[in-house]
Parts: sequence; C-alpha cells; structure tokens
Amino acid sequence: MTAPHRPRNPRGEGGRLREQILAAASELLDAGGGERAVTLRAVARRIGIAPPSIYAHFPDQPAILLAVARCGFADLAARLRSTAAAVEEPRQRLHAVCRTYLEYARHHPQRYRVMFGDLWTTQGTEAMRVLTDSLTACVASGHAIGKDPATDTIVLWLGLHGLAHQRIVAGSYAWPTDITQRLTVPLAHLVEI
Amino acid sequence: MTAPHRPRNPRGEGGRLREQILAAASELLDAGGGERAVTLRAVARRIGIAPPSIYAHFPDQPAILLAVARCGFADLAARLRSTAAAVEEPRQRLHAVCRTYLEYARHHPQRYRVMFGDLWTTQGTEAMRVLTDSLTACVASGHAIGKDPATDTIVLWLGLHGLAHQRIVAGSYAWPTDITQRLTVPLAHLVEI
DNA sequence: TGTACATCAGTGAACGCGCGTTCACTGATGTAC
DNA sequence: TGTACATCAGTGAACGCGCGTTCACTGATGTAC
Repeated sequence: MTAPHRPRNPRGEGGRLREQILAAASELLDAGGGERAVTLRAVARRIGIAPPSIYAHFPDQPAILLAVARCGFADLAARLRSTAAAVEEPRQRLHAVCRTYLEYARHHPQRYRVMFGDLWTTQGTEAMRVLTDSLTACVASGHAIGKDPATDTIVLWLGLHGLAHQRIVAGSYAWPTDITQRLTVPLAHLVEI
Repeated sequence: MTAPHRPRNPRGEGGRLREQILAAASELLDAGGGERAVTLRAVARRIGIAPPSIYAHFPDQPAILLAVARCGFADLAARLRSTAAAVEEPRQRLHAVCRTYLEYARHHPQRYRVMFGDLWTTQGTEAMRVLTDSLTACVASGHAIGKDPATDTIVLWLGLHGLAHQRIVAGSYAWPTDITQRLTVPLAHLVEI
C-alpha cells in the first residue's frame, strides 16, 4: 500500500505532486472502493506522502474528487473529438462517437459515476457538442431525420447514459449484444438511404 | 433531531421498530444527505432509540439500506401495476406506466439511486414485467412495431433510467418539456394508426 | 389470589478505528552580497 | 569564494469527531403454579 522512499520533487517542480494526487485518486476510485475509498489519507498513503502535504495543492478533501471529475470531462471530450475526426462517413462517425462514449464509461466506471453523479453541471457540454455535431452531420447528409438536433442529442445522450450507468452498476447482467444499436438507431432517428 | 420520550412498543409488538427503522432510513436518504447520511447512529437518533437497539432487527448497518431498496422495488412494482390496471387503451397505458416510473424516481430520488446503484440485481424484474406487458399490448394492438418486446423493454427502460437518473443529479437543468415523449415514442417504436 | 419466574423491548457505557484538519517544524537548495 | 538568508517541498505529532459494534444490564409485562 504505502510507497516508501519517495524522493521529493526537485525545487520548482512541487506542482508534480498535484498530478500524482489526481492519479492516485483515480486509481483508488477504480480499484474497487468507489467514491468512499478516496479519502485524503488513502491518497497520501498510496503516493507515500504525509497527509498534510496534500493541502499545498487542494484546499480540502472534496476538492480532490472535484478535480478528478474536471479532468475526466476534459479527457472524455478529447477522446470524442479525436474519434469524430477519424471517421469520415456521418453515420459511421455517429456510431463511433457513441462507442467511444460507452468505452470511456467502461474503462473508468467509478470516475464516470463521479462525473455524472452529483457534480454534473455545465462540465459535460464540451463532450455533448461532439455528439450534437455528429448528429447534425447525419441529418445534413440524409442519414437521419429530425428538425431539432440539439434536443435530439440530449435524448440520445440520455439513452447512452442509461446504458453506460447500468452496465457499471449491474456488470454481470447479460445485455443483448446489439444493445447499443437498438438504442442509438431509434434515438438518433437514423434511416436507411 | 432526537425524539425523546418515545414509549416502548407493547409486548409482542417489538417488530414495529423494524418499520420505524426503515422509515427513518428513507427519510434520512431523501432529506438531502443521501446515502452517506444513513448511518446506524443517525437512524437511531431520528427514532429516539439507543444505537444497539437496531441490532435486534438488522444484522449490521448495510443491511438497513439493503432492506430499504428491497421495499423500494416492491413499492415501485405495485405502483406500476396499479397504474397499468387503471388505463385501458394500450398506448395511453404505456405512457402512464412510464410517467409513473419517472414520478417514483422524482419523489424518492435518493432511494431510487440506492435501488439502481450498486445493488440492482434481479430485484427490478417485477417492475420490468409491467413495462414489458404494456409494450407487448401496444404491439398486439398495432400501436407499436417490433418483434422482440422483451429486448425492446430493456432498451426503453434504459432510456427511462437515464432520464430519471439525470433529473435527480442535475435537478436544475432545463429539460425540454416533451422530453419523456421524445424518449419513449422512438424507443417503444410507437406509430400512428 | 399471590408470587416466582421467563420473556421481551430496549439501555448505557465503552472499545477501537479512520477520518479531516491544525500546527509548528525540518532539511535541502538556490540567491544576494 | 564564502557565508548568511530566503524559499521550497514536505513532515510528525496531535486534536476532536462520528462511526459500527460489543457487552452486561434494566425494568415492565405476561405466565405457571
């Protein structure tokens, strides 16, 4: 658990500890303990520092989780953007973006829960924009119908979120293999052309 | 907070305390504190008993929340059943059942989160059956298309759950007023006839 | 009818624990003169 | 070049708190004889 003999950061590089704290918090989250496992002392223990050392970088304990969520949203948005940029065909692109979203939730289940539980306010708009753009492109190319892509995006996202969340909390449930398609196709109003 | 002068239950009626414990736990849940607020001692305080008195009815602290969830599922299923029984027309019935589901989540937000976070296994099948039956009836009457109502129900429910959950955690968000329709109509494959 | 006894619904005091946070500090490294 | 000083990264010990759980108990109420 404890990592002894940690060399202190060189002068001027004290900020590195902040990254280590965030990384340790993320690891604790997804190491099975969930949100409750991310205590100030547990984070310190994992890095191998004394508990008070954290106060140089975060005002209090909740601030750590908040920062983890903030990073999570930035990370998610970046992944969605790069997925969207990699696929040309509108319909395929929308599917790829949805897949990336669901993969993110699967790879960081507890971080996802923290992000979209409690402190989801306007932080998700960046990620949502990628979804909106992808859906709008489908409408423009005739792959989808619907005169209100903004609202359609919200509805599509609600479906994705429902699936992502339930996959996390009911991991053993035998979901139909084509569940993603069966959710996204009707919600995005995709049509054969 | 504390309720003093609580008269002890008459002889043979000691089981009543169990109900009070569950009620107190539910109240604590939805009184803003969330899951963390439901400590053994907090429950005892709210009823006005000594902490050890709880051990006559529950083996340990997690068992309290588990029992709350169990009751919640039974309650939800009962409400859905009575709603379904009250509406004749298949399409209206499906809508009414969905509405009741969402209302339940809104009225007991934290209880809902406990139910469908962590300990959702096979407890929800009762409630799901009402949804399946309603959807099947729609297909039979030609109000909905789709050859696999069982899977369609899961998909529809994922959408409902996504909305219910996000309404809870992002209460202030300005959802479109017709959001329920826009989610259920495509997911249930409802058609005009 | 009286009394000993069993049962029942709960108490009170105490335990050890991990937590968040505070405070005064230490020891290495760079900078000014 | 030597030395005093400031800065920086982090420590160690301690605090008070609420928690879950244990243990031996109390006092009212019903039952057997």
